[in-house]
Amino acid sequence: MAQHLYDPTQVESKWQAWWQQNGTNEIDLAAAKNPYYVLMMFPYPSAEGLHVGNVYAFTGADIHGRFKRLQGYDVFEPIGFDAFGIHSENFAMKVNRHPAELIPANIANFTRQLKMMGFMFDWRRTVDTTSPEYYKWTQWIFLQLYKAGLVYRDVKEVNFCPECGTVISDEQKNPDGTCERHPETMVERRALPCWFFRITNFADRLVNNHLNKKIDWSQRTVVDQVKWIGASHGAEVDFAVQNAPAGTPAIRVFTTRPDTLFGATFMVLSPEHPLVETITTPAQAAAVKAYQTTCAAKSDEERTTDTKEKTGIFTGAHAINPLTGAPIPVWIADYVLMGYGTGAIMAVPSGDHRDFAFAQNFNLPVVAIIDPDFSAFEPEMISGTSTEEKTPEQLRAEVLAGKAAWSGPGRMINSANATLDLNGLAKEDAIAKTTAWLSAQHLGNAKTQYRLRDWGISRQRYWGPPIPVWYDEEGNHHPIPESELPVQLPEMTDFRPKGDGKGPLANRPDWYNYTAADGRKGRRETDVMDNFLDSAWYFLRYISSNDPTQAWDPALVKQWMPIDMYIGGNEHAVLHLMYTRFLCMALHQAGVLDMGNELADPGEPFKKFRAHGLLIKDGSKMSKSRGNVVNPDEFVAEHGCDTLRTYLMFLGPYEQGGDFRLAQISGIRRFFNRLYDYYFNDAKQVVAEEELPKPLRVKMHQVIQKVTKDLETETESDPIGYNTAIAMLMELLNECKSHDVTSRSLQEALVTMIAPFAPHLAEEIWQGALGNTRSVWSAKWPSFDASLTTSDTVEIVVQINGKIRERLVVARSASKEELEQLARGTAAVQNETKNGAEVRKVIVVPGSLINVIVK
RNA sequence: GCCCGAGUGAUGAAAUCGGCAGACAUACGGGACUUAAAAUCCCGGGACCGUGAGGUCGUGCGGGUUCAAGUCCCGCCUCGGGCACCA
Repeated sequence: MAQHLYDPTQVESKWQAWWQQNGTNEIDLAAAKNPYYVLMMFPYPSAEGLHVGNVYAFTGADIHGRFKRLQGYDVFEPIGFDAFGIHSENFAMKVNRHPAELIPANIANFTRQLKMMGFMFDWRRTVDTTSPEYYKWTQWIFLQLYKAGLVYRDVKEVNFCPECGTVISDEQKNPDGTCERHPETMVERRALPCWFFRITNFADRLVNNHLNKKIDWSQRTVVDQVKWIGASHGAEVDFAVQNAPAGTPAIRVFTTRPDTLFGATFMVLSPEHPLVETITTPAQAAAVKAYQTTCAAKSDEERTTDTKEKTGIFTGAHAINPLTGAPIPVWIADYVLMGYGTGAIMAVPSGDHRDFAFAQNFNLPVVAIIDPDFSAFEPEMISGTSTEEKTPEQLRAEVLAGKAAWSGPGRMINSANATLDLNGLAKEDAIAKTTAWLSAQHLGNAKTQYRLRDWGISRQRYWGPPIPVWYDEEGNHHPIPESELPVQLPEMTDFRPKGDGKGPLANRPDWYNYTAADGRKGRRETDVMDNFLDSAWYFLRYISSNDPTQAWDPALVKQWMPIDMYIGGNEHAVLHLMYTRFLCMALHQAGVLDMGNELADPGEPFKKFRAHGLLIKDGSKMSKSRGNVVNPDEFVAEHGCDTLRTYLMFLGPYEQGGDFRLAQISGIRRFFNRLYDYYFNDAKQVVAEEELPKPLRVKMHQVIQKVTKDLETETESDPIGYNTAIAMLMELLNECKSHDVTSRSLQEALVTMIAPFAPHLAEEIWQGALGNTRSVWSAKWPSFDASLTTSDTVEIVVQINGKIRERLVVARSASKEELEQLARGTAAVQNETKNGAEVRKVIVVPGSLINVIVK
């Protein structure tokens, strides 16, 4: 008899055609009773095509979606293309073509590859962010935020990358001061007029929803976001300037340690602080000016290296310490940044190592305000002195004498005035008491300060949606009416940035000259929007991708949002994922987005997010610059996409990534050959499940239990175990092949569990070998009988003093006493006691082991 | 410097609560089938000692807790990632 052989190419093309014909992956959103929305980060359609890193990410998400579908959910799993942005624009310039003609070809190639991989996408609902039908609504979103007061225009010092020829955000700048896209180019500071989104308005929700577990996200992503937002709790305090010109405002500082205010012996302002010019005395003016000039030439990174010698200059002015009434000198120094807090600090040299170092350098007074408590001493609590060979008493004396700074715990001293007495208090009580006092005296108030800054969305480039704003002849800005959207991007042949801080659209008077409906004349905004705005709402558009009348259908959004599962790379933790959360909160506040999100914050778009690991090749991340990018086409041609998908998931834990080595792919291929052979060639006698040999039936239910658990993602600490699920399926197949009988339930359970990994092969078996007439995608995920996941007998290890001496097969139900008697009766234990040893203790762990302690 | 991961056979890795370390694969060795090779199937497969039964050691390093430690605690080392005068 001729053997059927597994031919992946034939199987895959057959079922892809069948699925398309039967609309298997298409979903009627409105009719769905049990909606489950699976999202993956849509790709940028590069000219090189899809690489296996993309495939790795999408496969993990697709398996999740297919698993949920088999569990009975109506799963929506869309895909689209993120094709605006500097990346496409730069590539187009490099090859001397227009992005508008390159993108469709790239999208066509990506589409071919994505279809080849057999993902469960509903291809009727794709989006392309560069199509006017899409960016019309990106512009509409800008206008909604504009109306809601969440957009403002400001001239600010911005990050400007000379190579990009445009503004970039803090997030898009590398820690070493270079540009994320151009690691060889240092980012400059430039003052440019820019449009900003008020993301900082939402800082508390963005951070607290994580801390309060309102959303279930991968821990590392949460850590990255929380750190990036950087909430510090403290107080704002006003310091009046002594002998200042009339009308000079007080200097406001932010501090996390208002309790140490009695020890504030000087102040430091950022060199860019607006009050510097007003308060600087004539005698100091020249020196201050010179210092400001040196600072302006330095990058933030040069200014803020902790190891650097402290520099600064005295302004000649004094401010009044609001608690002591004493005048304290006001200095400026580069390490105080205008962009954080209020751009001014109070300095407490006895309690802060930076302030102490500064005071040492410039001979400023130090007043001890904390009597150190050494009971939980850590070396970093003290600075300004050496701890070598000193007793706590000696160190304490140095702190009290102002010869060292103490930032550890202790009791307040020297901290009282006529109406406020902190002496003897510990830190927390002193903070509360001081803050309350300041508030009552109108000298300050409690305040939470965030590191997060507003999102500058202006790009002086071509390949993006024009910002829908126009300026009248007085320079006032006005929104473009919604009825005029989209503001179409004009066709241009030369769209190179000139480096003058203006976008290419500024060279097109025919485009930017604007006449409003009421006849007023003006000019359009010539900057375009940041590419991250395009990708901050694409999942809303998937829902209504073919609706020309609105950005999204409110009823469908309420039905489908928030996203049930978002899977993507952690590299977007502080970029895309932060902007997206903000945008949904902003749109909710603006009254145009209601996700019916009752459990979490009503503005949160993603209930769950899981960060997948990185696919490594030759010891480093796959990237074009390293030249180690692998294209999936050849592997699919040789082994089929089912094998590639399953191989990628078998590499290691999905959330930790893996090393792409081809050695093991043959293992998966062999597994599938054996699986195919089992169903098509290996005629087992089919019996009722109850008549299966006990070990086979037990194995079946154990594997169902384990695989279900490995694919579930109940909580963040419940890892995705695709690799171990595959191993269990291999074990089950091995067990199946070693018996002469099988059952229908077993045959269906095994193939159903394989289906999320190898959908085409599963369909071939489901319909071809098992004779079902409906798709495997209408099957039900198998359930397990908990009473069958354990066998009646169990092997127990008998240890003597922790060393394995014997193995016993006993009834699982055996009691502790019975087990102990059995253990005492074994030859090993008998031999020990015969030689005069005495049994001191017996530890019995039912179902596992017995440890006999003898002496 | 700080924070977060990780370190287990030749290799990728596995191991709910502390309870038999190495599941499942890959490479490799042996055998069957074959004229031969491939494919397939069977057996072996942490290291060392031993003819064997068996024994000793073994999860980056050094300590500790425990009847019992890959797992918990303390102190380090290496690699990967993130952050860095944030008041």
